[in-house]
Amino acid sequence: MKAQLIKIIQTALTDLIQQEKLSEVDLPEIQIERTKDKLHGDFACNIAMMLAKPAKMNPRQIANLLVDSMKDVDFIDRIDIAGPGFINFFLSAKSTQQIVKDVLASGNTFGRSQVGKGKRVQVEFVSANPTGPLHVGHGRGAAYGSVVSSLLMAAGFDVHREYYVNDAGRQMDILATSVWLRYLDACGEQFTFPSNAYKGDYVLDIAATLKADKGELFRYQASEIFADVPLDEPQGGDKELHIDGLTNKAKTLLGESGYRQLFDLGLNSILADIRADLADFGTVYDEWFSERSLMESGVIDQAIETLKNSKSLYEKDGAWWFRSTDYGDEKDRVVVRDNGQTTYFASDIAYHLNKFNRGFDTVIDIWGSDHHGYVPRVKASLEAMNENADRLKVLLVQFAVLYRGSEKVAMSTRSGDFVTLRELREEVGKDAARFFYVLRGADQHMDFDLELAKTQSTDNPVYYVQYAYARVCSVFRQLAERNLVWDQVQGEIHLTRLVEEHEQALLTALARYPEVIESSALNHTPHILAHYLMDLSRDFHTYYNAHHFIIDDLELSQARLTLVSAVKQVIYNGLTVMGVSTPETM
RNA sequence: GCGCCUGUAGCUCAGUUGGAUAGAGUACCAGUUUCCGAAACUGGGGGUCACAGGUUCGAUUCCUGUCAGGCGCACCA
Repeated sequence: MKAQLIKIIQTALTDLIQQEKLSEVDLPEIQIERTKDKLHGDFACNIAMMLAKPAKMNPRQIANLLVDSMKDVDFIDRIDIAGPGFINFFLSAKSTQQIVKDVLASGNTFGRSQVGKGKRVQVEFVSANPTGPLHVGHGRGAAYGSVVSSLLMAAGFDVHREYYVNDAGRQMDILATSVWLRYLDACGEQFTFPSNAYKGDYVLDIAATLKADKGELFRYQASEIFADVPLDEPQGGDKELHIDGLTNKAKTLLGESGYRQLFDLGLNSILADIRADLADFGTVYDEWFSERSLMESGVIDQAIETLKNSKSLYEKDGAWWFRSTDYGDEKDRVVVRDNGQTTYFASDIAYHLNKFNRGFDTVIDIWGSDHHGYVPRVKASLEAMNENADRLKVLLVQFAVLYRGSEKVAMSTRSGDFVTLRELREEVGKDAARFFYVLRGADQHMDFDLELAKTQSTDNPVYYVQYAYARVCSVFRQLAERNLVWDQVQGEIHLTRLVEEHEQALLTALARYPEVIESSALNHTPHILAHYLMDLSRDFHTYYNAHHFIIDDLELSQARLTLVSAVKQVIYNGLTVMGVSTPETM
């Protein structure tokens, strides 16, 4: 519709210039927008105001000329000029009613767009370290990432959803060590649990599994293990050196294969838990990409070689540094430590190079806002390897600050004091949790009150939308009980009977859906879809209270049932994109 | 100190990329069910869009500065 209006204005403009009624100027982009107020018609255009200065004419005068030279088209009833020079278009009843037929004809595919056709997009999100269960902080990234992915699919993109598994590195060593120590404790060894180890209950569960599987195979005497390990912090030592010392002990005492078994047990049980958790949350992935596989395939070394060849690395204090300052970063970054080990940053360079080499047109990373300082250096590394860094889009999600009532909730995976995503889901349900997370813009700080989400879950807007859907279903159940049927053909013929204000509001709301999907997808703003669904539901509830659908006037009744069916379809399509269920009864 | 994000109704937040009289939910007050589900609807009060300048036909939106809050500034991941 917008495109057609733009075309009409464009031809009117060029006609005027040819007739020399308007001086020849650089034509700005023609903008058509939906009006906020019904009095201003359905669509408005501000072109006259934009042309006023370059053409040196009064904007209302320009608007008059434009409207006069526009040709009559059947889908427009009337064109007004208002205010400082807005051109307001009033659509004909026939064209607004057409949307109902479009919705029903397209069904589940209504609203899908082709803007992304032929373009491959990779979306990487959550990617939490597998050192513990997901907590509510990860929930926002999971909900946001999966809805952004669904939106991009609805917009025609070929989407690849990926989780980057940090299955290498020190944090995982600490987890393995934590499991081992809990296992030793279960075997009856006496010692003080390190302050820096993972303390969550899930570690105890994994340790119990280990004991059940291996018996006392991995048991060593505490006195032997702790003998020459640096002291822990409470004993006046260093907690980092203490835990690292214990990890080294685990490696030497258990041997490579024993340690690997321990390590993998921890990794796999937690990863399995995360996968199941995300699946239950309605978040699915196309690929789980292992950091370890990256190391073993030699991609990291390759990336480092590439950087060395482009003279982007230099050696200082025994380490290799990347010249990220050349690309606007605040300081240079280490990629190979003086002990020869590559840094996490080196892995990330290689991972992004790998992503680019897989041929995606766009690579989207969804990160917590605490990683924002990381963006410049990753982009810098890509540029240094002669890649177009614009292909990488990093979307930052602000933290949800947890409250229990008015009290802030402290969260630490290490201490085990956190609210898991699973707990949240069990309390408020998948649908409410997803909707709640996605209701706010990603760059908006969010206050997440657990009490509110848990105890007042019926106040959650998701029920408002689901109820609208259930109500439509209920209408059709009622219809069947009265031995009546919905006749879509008759309904479509009599759509002209839909003249009530509430019906007009619903018709324009339905017509907006494809625009909402497209702009939500391209701008990565799922909250626009969430708000749209609430608006549409409100329009429906209002209509429902004002008018009856099952009435003696059969023509009007069929027309209304047809309209309401279209509403049901659009709510269904929208909630499906959001990964929220559509119960027929509640 | 530097960088990123934010500041809109009592509270939680929208505001369609610069448009017309700034909107929802919630809370509060007052109403609506012999009739398709009251998890709904109708009405009401509630605002210096943090503050000060600038850009222009026009600013909550863009620019600069100030104030306030969150986060980040490792040879950790």
